Amino acid sequence: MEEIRLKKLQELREKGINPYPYRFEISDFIGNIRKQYEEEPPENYKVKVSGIAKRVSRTENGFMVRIADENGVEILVFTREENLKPKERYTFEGLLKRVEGKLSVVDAVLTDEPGEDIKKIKDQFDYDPNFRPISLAGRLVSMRTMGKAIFGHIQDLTGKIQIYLKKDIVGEDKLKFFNDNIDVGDIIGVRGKLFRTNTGELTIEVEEFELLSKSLHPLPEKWHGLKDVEVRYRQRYLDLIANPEVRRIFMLRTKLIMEMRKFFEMHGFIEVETPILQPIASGANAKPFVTYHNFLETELYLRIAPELYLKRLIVGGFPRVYEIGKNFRNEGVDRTHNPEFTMVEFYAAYWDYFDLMKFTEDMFVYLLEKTLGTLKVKYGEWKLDFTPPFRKVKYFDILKEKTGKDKDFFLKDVEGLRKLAKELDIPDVDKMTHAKLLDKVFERVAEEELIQPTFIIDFPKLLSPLAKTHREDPDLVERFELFVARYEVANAYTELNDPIDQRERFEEQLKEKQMGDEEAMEMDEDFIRALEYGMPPTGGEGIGIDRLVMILANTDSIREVILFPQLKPEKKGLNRSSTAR
RNA sequence: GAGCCGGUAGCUCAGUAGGUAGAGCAACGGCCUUUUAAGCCGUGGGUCGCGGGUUCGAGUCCCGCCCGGCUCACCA
Repeated sequence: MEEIRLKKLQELREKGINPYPYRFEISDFIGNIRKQYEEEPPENYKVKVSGIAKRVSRTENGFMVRIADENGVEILVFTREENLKPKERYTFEGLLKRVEGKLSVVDAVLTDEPGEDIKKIKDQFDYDPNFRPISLAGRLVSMRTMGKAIFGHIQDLTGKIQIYLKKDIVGEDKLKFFNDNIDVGDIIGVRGKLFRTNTGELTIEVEEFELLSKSLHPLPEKWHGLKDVEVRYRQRYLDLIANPEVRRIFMLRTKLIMEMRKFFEMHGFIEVETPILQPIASGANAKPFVTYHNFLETELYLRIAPELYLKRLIVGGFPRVYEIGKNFRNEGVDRTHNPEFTMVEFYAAYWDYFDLMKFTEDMFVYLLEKTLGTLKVKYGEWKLDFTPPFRKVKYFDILKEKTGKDKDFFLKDVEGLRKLAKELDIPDVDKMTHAKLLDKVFERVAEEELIQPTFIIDFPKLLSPLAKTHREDPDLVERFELFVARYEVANAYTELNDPIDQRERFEEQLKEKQMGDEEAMEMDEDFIRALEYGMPPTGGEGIGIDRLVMILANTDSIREVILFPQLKPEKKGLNRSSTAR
């Protein structure tokens, strides 16, 4: 197939046409144009439509029926009704919604009552473009040639629009050129006038067109899209071309990060950048990637967290800072873990963890309203409710409630805890340190409580080497984690700013490390020196952006929210490039 | 790292007992000036993930490997 396209490429060049020209003037993106002529129907807008079924096709959960009234005006109907046949007359009642831009009747059921005029329904929400001149470009994703006319759709990130070429307007030569030389998959630019077809679809009546880039590969199938998960991740560009849902998820991700920046700006935070290559990988419990700098002749680590640098900036007098960026952890890969992942970390001088909780609630409300427009989010089987205040539960209160044992037991009776862990079927308990045991037991017993947005507060000190000792209990620190749908979405504390205490905590970590905990934290002498100059009381927090997007996008795989997730290098077997020699 | 499942045409998928590898879409050649999963007539297209074995004969059975998905372990 590629050979045929390469031949076409050759033919174009022989005709003196550059298949890869330099620029094209567009008047707007496709989606923006459509928005100008298409209004969203209100919620729960009920309609009855009646007409001849022109086509009945099966969808994932039911059928899609195209019906047309006496004047040929068409509307799509999504229904679960069985045994519908083409050419039969039906009347459906259902809700008017836009599905991929087209007005459609969804959740439709058959009815005996008379239908309304389809054109009248559509005219309320689809406006007449009055042959407005326009210039658009995009990838040709479908084509229907009809002898002396051609229909097709071009697509960009923002949407899809129909193009219509007819002999009377573009002329016989141009029409033939389109037929012979333009393929589905090519990127083209068109100039013409906007109108609506008999069936009511917004369409460009093309006067002139240009090939903007020749495609040498056929596109994935138009109806089923690209399903092969491996190809979707390795060739994400194809996934983005073929699957509108995937485009939607990444637009959502972009929007979320954009709004997050706005929110920080609104609250006096400034965005900073700290090193990704670090001589000491500290600030979190994780195994780092190691690399080597030839000129400096030194080993460096890809950061596991920006925390210690951001706090140096607080020492340096920046009162509110945030950084959105990648962290790297050399650990397992699964549906919730990618070796590089995106976090936002932020620090505010003079705040404590209560301020952070309030700020977090406000931020989530803002982000949800800006992205999804609701505080009630469907995630799998769950309905998550982000209406503040979020539930707040003390770490040891949950343990007490679930196990009947109190704080002293968990902090002092290590062997008793080990026994409890065994009873809970936690694997490999014999090798675990005290901190690890506690962490695992908590995870196991608290699981059920962590579906709705919940702050777990007041963590044990031995799990939190960078958090400030609790003002009322020396065994605890002022720390919270925000859980949503069982994912740890945020982790925050009143920052430890006592340099002597901080040194002792690092030393504890070094002991853990010697006892075999590979993920225990590294000592950072310069960080302690910074604290010795004086860091104001500070609240600091990290939010996992990938996980947050997973929740908003209702997906259970992190690879669905990362454009290019990490996979093993492909060896052979997948389709090779056709221009390779 | 362990267990289970998968890899067949460009894409989505069938492939029955081991007997010359199939469909739809896409492609190619025709017809068709408001089509829209367009339609109609015709044609071509395969390293069955890779390598070995059993067999007269392997997409199919056996062994090893590669890649992916899910579950578990580690981690956020």
